[in-house]
Amino acid sequence: MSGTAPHILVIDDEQQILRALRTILGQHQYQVTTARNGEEGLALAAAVQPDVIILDLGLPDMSGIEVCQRLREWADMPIIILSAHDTEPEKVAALDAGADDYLTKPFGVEELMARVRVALRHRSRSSSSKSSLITAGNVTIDLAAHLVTKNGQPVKLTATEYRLLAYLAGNAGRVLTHQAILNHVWGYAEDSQMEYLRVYIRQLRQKLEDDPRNPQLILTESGVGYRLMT
Amino acid sequence: MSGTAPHILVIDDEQQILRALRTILGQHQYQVTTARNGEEGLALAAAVQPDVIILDLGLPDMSGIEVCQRLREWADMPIIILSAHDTEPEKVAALDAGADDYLTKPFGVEELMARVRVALRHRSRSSSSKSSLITAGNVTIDLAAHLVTKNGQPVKLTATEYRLLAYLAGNAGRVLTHQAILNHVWGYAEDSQMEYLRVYIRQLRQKLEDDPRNPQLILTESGVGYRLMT
DNA sequence: TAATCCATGAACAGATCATGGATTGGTCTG
DNA sequence: CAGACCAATCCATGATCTGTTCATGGATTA
Repeated sequence: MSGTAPHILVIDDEQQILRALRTILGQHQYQVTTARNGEEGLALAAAVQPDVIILDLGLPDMSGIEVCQRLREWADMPIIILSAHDTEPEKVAALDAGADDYLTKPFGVEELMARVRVALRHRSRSSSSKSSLITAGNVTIDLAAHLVTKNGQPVKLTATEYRLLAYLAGNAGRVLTHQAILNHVWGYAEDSQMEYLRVYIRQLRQKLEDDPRNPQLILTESGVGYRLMT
Repeated sequence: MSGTAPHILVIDDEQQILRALRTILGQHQYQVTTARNGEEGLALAAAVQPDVIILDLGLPDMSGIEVCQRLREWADMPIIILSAHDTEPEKVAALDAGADDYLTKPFGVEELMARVRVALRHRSRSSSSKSSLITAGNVTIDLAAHLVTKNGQPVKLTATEYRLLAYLAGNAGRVLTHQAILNHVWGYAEDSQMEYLRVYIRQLRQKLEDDPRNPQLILTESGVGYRLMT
């Protein structure tokens, strides 16, 4: 938490705004990722796990409301909506779809920054309760340091492997459905993607289990999903 | 939700707005308390511990910013600011003073209600992380974790076994008819399906009863259905 | 006692899963 | 720029698990 700069994902199709936001946010010491449409936005949200999402309502491929709803199926990071429209029904719809704030263009840059700070405040308040260090068996996962060790030895994980493990660890002891995992790690869930999940579960077991053939850490719940033992 | 209606504290010195908000919030099933100045507002906030505070910036005795700051010394409930001024520096100051949202008068009533809902969402998200546990005999069912334990030992159940047990547990002590169970667990009820029910009841007994031949947990009500003992 | 209703054990088929490896695509490096 | 490297994505195959079904004997009810 204290270590790295907060990461902000901006989903907007207007190059001009995208560049401006990237500059401003960068000046405020934020790490920035940008997406140009809804599909890309959903995938990146899952991939980078940003601390805050800034979402333009007017996207080319799908409505901002829909992006919001699909994010909320699995994600709980704050979402700040930007919109060219100032109508009340649209605001209400966006906020009820899961958005946390709504700014109408043109907006003041400093106001946006203040609202980003509010969002970050929320996030740290709600996530500070759980420690970022998770232990399961002889494996420890330090979410803040982005580091996984087994018996004290660092384990090399790829980005996807880490995201999967982090999600499992964040809900240790609980069964996570295939759907939920796919949404959270890959950003979308289709039946065909189930194969990926199997492959990555296997790789994690290979790297973390004492006896990969007899998993003690990552258990299969047939027909449902997977569970990381506490 | 189940418990009581959310409690909202409105701090404003204009009688007219106060009355209007009281009416509107009441119509939305919120419990409302009102204060006419900053001092009273601070005292009431401590006294009633509201779920959300709506705060007008233009108070007679002290600035809204100051109220905000003094609230934040000990309180963490969401604060929504109302203001007649639309200047950016004022917005930034209020948000950085600890406010969660800022609306400029005149504002749409539905927008305010939507933002109240957002604030309540935040509050419930950060405080609700309890798992719902059901106990029956020496067996406990954790619905959130999708986990069943007997004497503390985890028990492996298939998806169908779990659905059946969860349904029984959700109506513990009550007799559930064959029809009802089939409908709930299999989605439809035909006489031919009764065999499934028998088989699965048996498997649950096998896994959960101390002496499967003498069921103490899952009792047969001949000709009617089954009952899970409390 | 006769007629239902229920419990038991086991067997089969299809769904679900694990595994090893092949292929693709991007990034880094000499 | 070519080649090496690594991660992500696919594919084929065999193992395991689950739902379903059947036959039989015990328990309960009328």
